[in-house]
Amino acid sequence: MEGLDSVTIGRLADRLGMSKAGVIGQFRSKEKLQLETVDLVMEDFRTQVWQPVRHLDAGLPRLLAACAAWVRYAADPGYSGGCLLTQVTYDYDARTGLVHDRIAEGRARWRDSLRRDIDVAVAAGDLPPGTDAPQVVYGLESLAAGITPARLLHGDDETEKWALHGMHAILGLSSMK
Amino acid sequence: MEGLDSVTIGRLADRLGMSKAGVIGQFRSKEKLQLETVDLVMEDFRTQVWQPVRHLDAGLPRLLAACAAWVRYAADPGYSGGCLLTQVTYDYDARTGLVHDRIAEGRARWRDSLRRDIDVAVAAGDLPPGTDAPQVVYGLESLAAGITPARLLHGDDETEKWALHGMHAILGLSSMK
DNA sequence: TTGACGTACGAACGATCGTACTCTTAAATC
DNA sequence: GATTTAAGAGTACGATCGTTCGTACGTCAA
Repeated sequence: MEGLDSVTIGRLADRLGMSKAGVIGQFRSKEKLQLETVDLVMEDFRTQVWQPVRHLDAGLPRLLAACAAWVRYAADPGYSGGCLLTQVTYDYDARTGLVHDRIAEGRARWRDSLRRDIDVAVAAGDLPPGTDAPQVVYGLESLAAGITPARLLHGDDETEKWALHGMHAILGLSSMK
Repeated sequence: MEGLDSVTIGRLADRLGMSKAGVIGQFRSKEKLQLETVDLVMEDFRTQVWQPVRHLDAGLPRLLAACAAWVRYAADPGYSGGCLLTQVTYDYDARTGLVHDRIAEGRARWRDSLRRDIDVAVAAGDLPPGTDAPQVVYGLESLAAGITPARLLHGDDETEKWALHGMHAILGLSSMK
């Protein structure tokens, strides 16, 4: 068992030196615990990826900086086992329930954030006209999420470069001057 | 619980109308059952994706046909819940053990298969010279794997088109005449 | 006919899961 | 100082997990 399912009441109680009853008293149920965990994971993502770049100029500059931070975070999130956001995303995509919904909401916010910068970049002429923002966002997401299995399953150590290269191609930057 | 972990001895016994002991008598342990399941998943993938295109000319023609079949399979694998290969990949990338290793082996074979066609395509002048095959393979993998969460988490129904577009960009086809 | 072998059964095991209780204890409020 | 509130311990529950027994069947070879 791995991922969110490995965060169990009993294990958490052990780790905290508490009783199971004490843990379940804090969170009211397993589902609440999972939801709070998902919130923490997303908060960490935003802190590590969005916070350092949010002050940059909207549009291509901030978009590229965000992609770089994103890819760096996925390749080395500061803990072992690979990016937790990727983990919970692929863990809960096929399920139903509040946890699935919470993850979808968080990802939707990130998608919107990216899409806005793409639109600004297109309007500014920094990205090719006619750029399909949702399609580009899909590409960025996928290339970032591919880092985890490439690293952990195949031991690839160039994933950060690969992902960034791919993102530039998706953005159509290679065909612009 | 979802994915490979949801394939449990007791549940399987129920489904088959057998006793748990009968099931565990067939497979010798849970791990063996998981390994055989992974083999089945990969066999299905090869049947649906590789088999229809393997007779095509090596190089770009077969590569593009494989990508199309791949993306179609990921978007509609013929069962509910999203591509099982993607599922087990992201489920077991951070674990250790025989199941993790088996998945890595299977994926490595698929990677090699793609890389060979890429090399042939480059040699034939159908792909840009200097193409970094492992990097391109990484991009194709990621774009295919992104389909599942996009469909199941966000309800995207254009993932097949998006993934294929992205693959062409990664391959550098848009910049060639 | 006998024996070996494979298949499947029912039952039980120790773990662990999430959750529901009661009881103690310490802090906060009046 | 008395009273209310809340945190946490302790215990128990029903499920389910993977696994291991002993046993009852077949089938097939000797």
